Amino acid sequence: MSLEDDLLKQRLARIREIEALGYRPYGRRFDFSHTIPEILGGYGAKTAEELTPEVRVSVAGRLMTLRHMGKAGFAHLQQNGERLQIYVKKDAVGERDFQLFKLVDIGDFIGVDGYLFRTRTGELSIHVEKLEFLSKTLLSMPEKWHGLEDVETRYRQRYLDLVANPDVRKVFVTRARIISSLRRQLEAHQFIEVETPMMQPLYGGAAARPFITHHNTLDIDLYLRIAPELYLKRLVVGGLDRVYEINRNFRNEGLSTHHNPEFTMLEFYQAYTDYQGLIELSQELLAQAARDAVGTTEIEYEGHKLNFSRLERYSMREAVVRFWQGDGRPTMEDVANPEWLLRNSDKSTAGEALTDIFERHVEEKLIQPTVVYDYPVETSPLSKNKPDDPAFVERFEIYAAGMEIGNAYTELNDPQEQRRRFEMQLSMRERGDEEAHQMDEDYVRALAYALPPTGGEGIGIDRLTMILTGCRSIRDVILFPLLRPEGPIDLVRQLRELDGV
RNA sequence: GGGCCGGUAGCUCAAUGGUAGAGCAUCGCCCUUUUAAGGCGGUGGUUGCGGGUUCGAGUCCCGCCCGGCUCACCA
Repeated sequence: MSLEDDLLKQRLARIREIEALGYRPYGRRFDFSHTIPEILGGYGAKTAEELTPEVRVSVAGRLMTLRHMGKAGFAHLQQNGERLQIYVKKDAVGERDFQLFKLVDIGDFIGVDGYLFRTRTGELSIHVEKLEFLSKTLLSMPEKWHGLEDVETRYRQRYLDLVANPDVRKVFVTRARIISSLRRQLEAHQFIEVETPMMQPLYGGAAARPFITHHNTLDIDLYLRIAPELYLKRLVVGGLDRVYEINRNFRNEGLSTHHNPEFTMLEFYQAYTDYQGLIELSQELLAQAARDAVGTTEIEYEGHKLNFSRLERYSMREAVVRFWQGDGRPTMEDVANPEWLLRNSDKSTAGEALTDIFERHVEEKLIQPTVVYDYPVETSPLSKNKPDDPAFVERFEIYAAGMEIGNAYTELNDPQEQRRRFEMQLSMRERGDEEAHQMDEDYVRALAYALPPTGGEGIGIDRLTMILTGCRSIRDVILFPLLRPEGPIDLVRQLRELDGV
């Protein structure tokens, strides 16, 4: 018999003992008077004298440590990531509750009533007078001082990671703060939140390979969206002048420390502005999100101090010249010269070559939060041309810590030009570019009803969260990152065999 | 997909090619202010899976599975 079987058997037997004492092994509602963080916040600094007269509390949580000492014992309850010690003495709780205390395991949920006191060693604790059993754990918790280290188990069983590693919990609390800060700010700017299709008959708004699914009743294939962009701009056509959406995009591409197949994107569109207006708004949004999430705009990330109070700004050509490392550093004349560009890239047009060179030589060097603007038209099929240079578009991306975290442009609102851009993309597709944009005639039709001058932007929530929480891998900011399915777990068989034993 | 690294008890980790171990957890006994509680005594292993080499494999070789990092692709 394996240990696991043995443990399960012991725990299941214990459930019957708990029932025999008259408690529910899987309890019901428990009306606590305080959360554990509230008690630590409110009384954590109080001396023993200040805890008289008695402060009565009623608290629930998961047992994380257990120290039996004959006719008394100590334990720590954990709730919302924080721990509070309880002291259970036979004289104080009575025979029946003390029998229950002898049956609890690390990992069980219990509720206690009692009063606050300080132990001989000074730790704020609850002197328990009544115990309630709330829920039984059948499996043993991770080890008490190393926590859960195995990366694979941490991702597959995130609930254990969250219980055992308080810092992991903090990352996801910070993530929630970032999102709520962005929502609050956009609402304050009169943006309204909308939801657009995740399942789309045509995919667009980015360059990526899609996931394909099928609707049975309509008998049609649909794509999981790679971006919400084209739907959001249809809404601006319809008079929703300021819209945003925070939701998942799906891209059927590689996994890495910076890529998960489903990831969260904020996209927002503002009528009557352009990319310059969006740079100002971006700077404001990011600085305030940093302040709201971590209390400062000075962010330590992998040994660098990032300053989110402002965005550095370079045109793509300037960025290539300025951040080029090593030999062959070009001049501004070089990066404007198609011959030089095509010599330094295997791409077939000057614009694609410039983007290619930028991505290979510059992107990872952009550590400080930086805006790179003025992109070649070839790689930007939905952006508006620069009026003085139609080979470039009014587009920028935001980089920080060597990662792209945002992408924005003045939206192309001329349907005739949009049709030409789509046709240019189709010819790229015919030359083998699988990620070139599809023709979306309904979108052209929407533009034909007139899209006002508009600026639009996307911000990658996962990557922004990585930077603001100091995480090196995107998997550390996504609760359940995509992994290959694991092998047999074999718990159901064990439970079945032990059922009623 | 390529390269590198890893997978040993529930958890965290050891183990020159020579009897698979420790701490925590778990079980029994003792203990009414402990806190990595303590004391005494136990249980627990298909060393990821499958082959091979060898008198003998956790260890060496081959294949596969899972994961991490990295390169490529991408945001």
